[in-house]
Amino acid sequence: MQNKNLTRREREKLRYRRQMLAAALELFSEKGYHNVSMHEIAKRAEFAIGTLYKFFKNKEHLYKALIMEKAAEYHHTLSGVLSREGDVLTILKDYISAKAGVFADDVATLRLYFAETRGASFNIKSGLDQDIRNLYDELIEQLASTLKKGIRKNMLRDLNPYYMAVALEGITNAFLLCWLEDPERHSYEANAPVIGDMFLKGVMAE
Amino acid sequence: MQNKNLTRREREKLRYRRQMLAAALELFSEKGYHNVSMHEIAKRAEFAIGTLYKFFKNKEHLYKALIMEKAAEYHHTLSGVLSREGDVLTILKDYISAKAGVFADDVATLRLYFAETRGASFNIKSGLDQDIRNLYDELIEQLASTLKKGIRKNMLRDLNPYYMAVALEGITNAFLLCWLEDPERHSYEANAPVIGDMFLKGVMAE
Amino acid sequence: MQNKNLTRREREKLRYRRQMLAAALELFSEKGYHNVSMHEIAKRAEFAIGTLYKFFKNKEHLYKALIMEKAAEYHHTLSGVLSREGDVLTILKDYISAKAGVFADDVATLRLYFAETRGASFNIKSGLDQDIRNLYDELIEQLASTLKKGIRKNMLRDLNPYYMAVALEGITNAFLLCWLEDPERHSYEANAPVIGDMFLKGVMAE
Amino acid sequence: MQNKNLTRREREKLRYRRQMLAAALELFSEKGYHNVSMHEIAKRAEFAIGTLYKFFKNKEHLYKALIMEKAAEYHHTLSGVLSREGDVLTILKDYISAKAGVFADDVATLRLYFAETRGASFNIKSGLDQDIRNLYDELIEQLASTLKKGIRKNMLRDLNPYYMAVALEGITNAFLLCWLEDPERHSYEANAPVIGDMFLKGVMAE
DNA sequence: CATGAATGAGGGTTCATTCAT
DNA sequence: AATGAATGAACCCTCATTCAT
Repeated sequence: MQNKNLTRREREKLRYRRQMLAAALELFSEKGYHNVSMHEIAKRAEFAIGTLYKFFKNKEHLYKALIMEKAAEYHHTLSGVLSREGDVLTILKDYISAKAGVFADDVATLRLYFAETRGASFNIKSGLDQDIRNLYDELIEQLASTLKKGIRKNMLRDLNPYYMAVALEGITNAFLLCWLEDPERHSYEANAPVIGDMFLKGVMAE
Repeated sequence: MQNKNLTRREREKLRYRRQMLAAALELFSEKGYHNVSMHEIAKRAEFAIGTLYKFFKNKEHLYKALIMEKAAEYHHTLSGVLSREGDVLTILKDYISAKAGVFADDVATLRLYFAETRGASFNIKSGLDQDIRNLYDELIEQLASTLKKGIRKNMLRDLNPYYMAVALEGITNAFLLCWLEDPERHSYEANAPVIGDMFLKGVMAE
Repeated sequence: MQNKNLTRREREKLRYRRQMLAAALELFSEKGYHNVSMHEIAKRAEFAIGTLYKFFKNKEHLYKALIMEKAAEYHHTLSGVLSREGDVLTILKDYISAKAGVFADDVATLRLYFAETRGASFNIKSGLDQDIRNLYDELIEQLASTLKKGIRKNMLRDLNPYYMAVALEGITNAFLLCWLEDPERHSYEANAPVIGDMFLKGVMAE
Repeated sequence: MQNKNLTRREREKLRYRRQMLAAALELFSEKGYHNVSMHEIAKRAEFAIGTLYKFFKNKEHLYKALIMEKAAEYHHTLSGVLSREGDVLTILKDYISAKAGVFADDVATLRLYFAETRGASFNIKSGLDQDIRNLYDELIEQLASTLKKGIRKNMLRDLNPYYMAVALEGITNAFLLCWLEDPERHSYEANAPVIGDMFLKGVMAE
């Protein structure tokens, strides 16, 4: 889609960029931002260090590009689920499943996602923080507005929808974390129904 | 209390140590482990760098001491609440409130706590990770065993108690995070009842 | 000679390396391993500290490279003299002269050589020690085997050839040391015949 | 002898001083000047660091005191042998034996002695060097003058007596070094006759 | 345009020395 | 007089970044 109307040169550059970001994702996820050097990333991506700097102004920009790209993907997918027409309860269940799917085959991203959304990355240099947070808040708001619809239709209890959204995020993330730590024992996907059940029972109108 | 039976020298050393840890906590919480230098900590604590190293073998040990001390406090308080006699529902509500209290006047610690328990710190050098994780897991198990009691008494639904505990942690942490980001708007304490209500409604037997 | 078949880049690297080693030799010889900092070496060699570390993994490796390179040269030259065909007495006299030649225009190396072979360097960090000692022992053995030949031919007294070698080394080194301390007064080269005479008279068969 | 006419206080101080020097000797000999800290010495000597500094102005002075004290002992003993009346050959043989005796039960000192006389200590800060060297040169001169007497009596060949002394020192030191490195294999004492024989055969008149 | 050699600021840590008790 | 807590200069080394080729 985005590759349309691009010269060969431009397509190649895009491929390079993706390779670099992929290498960076692997390394950051394995060892954390500060334990990865630019040389290491360049080597893993099979480019010269200078080339890496042609694509990304500095380490921070590279990191930010990586995070933002992944966040956009994540946001786009889940946002899609939430904007579907239909029964609120179905949408919520789908949302929970979709969240599983997003990370199912991308543990590396999940790790980074937690580092960022948990505020644990301690403003790798600030500035970055806000942009993701905005994206994340947008999603929460969208979730809240879905829940509000459910309240209006008397399908959900009349609680603060924003806080309900926060609670849902909290539960799903907690389970994702379980899965991240011990994928064998705690399958997020297998537990998605349990999560949905617990949450929905807590917020559904009688 | 703990200062009883100590010589003046020893009491002073304890005070110094606390000052150093306090300075370190502030800085680590503001900027993250890797963005804080030992010189910086020494300066903030108003000691010479050598003195800092007299108290802590190296940066990692300092960090570990800080985390473990705070974790032990946290663990001790919440563990105390969970081991009270009495109605399961009351205990759970108390637990949620207590969790608020623990961090109420210590945002810095909360930030560190998240960095660590979320696994986002990418094992600052391993070793540390496991110790806190153990402490944390212990608490989860204790919470799970409280929930199990509730199930046995038919006060709670017959769901996997470990996952119920995970869910509760997820919700409470999500709210703490809200508060951390914008303490004015989202008071965790004020919302503790909402949290409890949502969670309990989701897990209570009819 | 060794620069054949090398790219310009490679030849330059070799030149850089030599400059660094030369600077290090000067400094180590003047002040000793522990009184020379890597910054000092870098400065004297007119490179940035980082560049120094590109060429040598750390201070110890730099030192070891320096010592081993010089030791190999020294060993190679003297070993060459000892493996010549011909009269044992001539070989020994040549050996004594050659030893003079090796150090004639390289006082710095001589100083380092003594520091190492005299065991006085107190294994700068071990590992190094053994490698030079091995090289040195090899030479002594070769010298001993030359002396053994002399004994077999009844040109030398039937004494333990290893100890004869030790004695010869002791005498020559003592004179080198004299020269090292006061090159004007005690020319090792001028005294080589005296040394040879004294030693040979002591070990020659009648 | 030196303890005569001293107050109890003074005698005690002397004892302290000796303990400190003994600890320092052990450590310096084991690990070398730069790998021993003042704290380590204080600890081994069982004094507070401040007390150590009361007795020795700084690390260098402590080292110098140690070296000079040992050198004086060494010098005194050997000087005694050389100033005996009697046959030159006997004196020389006695000298060689005495040199063995001096170090026989004090390997630590021997190690230090080599570090210093070999110039390998690289002027731990200069200044020190000269004082020992002077003491050492004095001994060489005394040895040379003994040899001169032998020449005058036509017992020794008419060679430069200073260089003969240098040669003798070279041989004996080489054997001491052998012994230092592998005391089992190379007994200096057992080889003293061999050394004497080789040297004397080389310098004796026919 | 890609490359990677060169740079040097800055971080963690040690240890000789001082001085209040 | 003896102590040892406190100090901070200086060391080794890493790594983000630049720029000549």
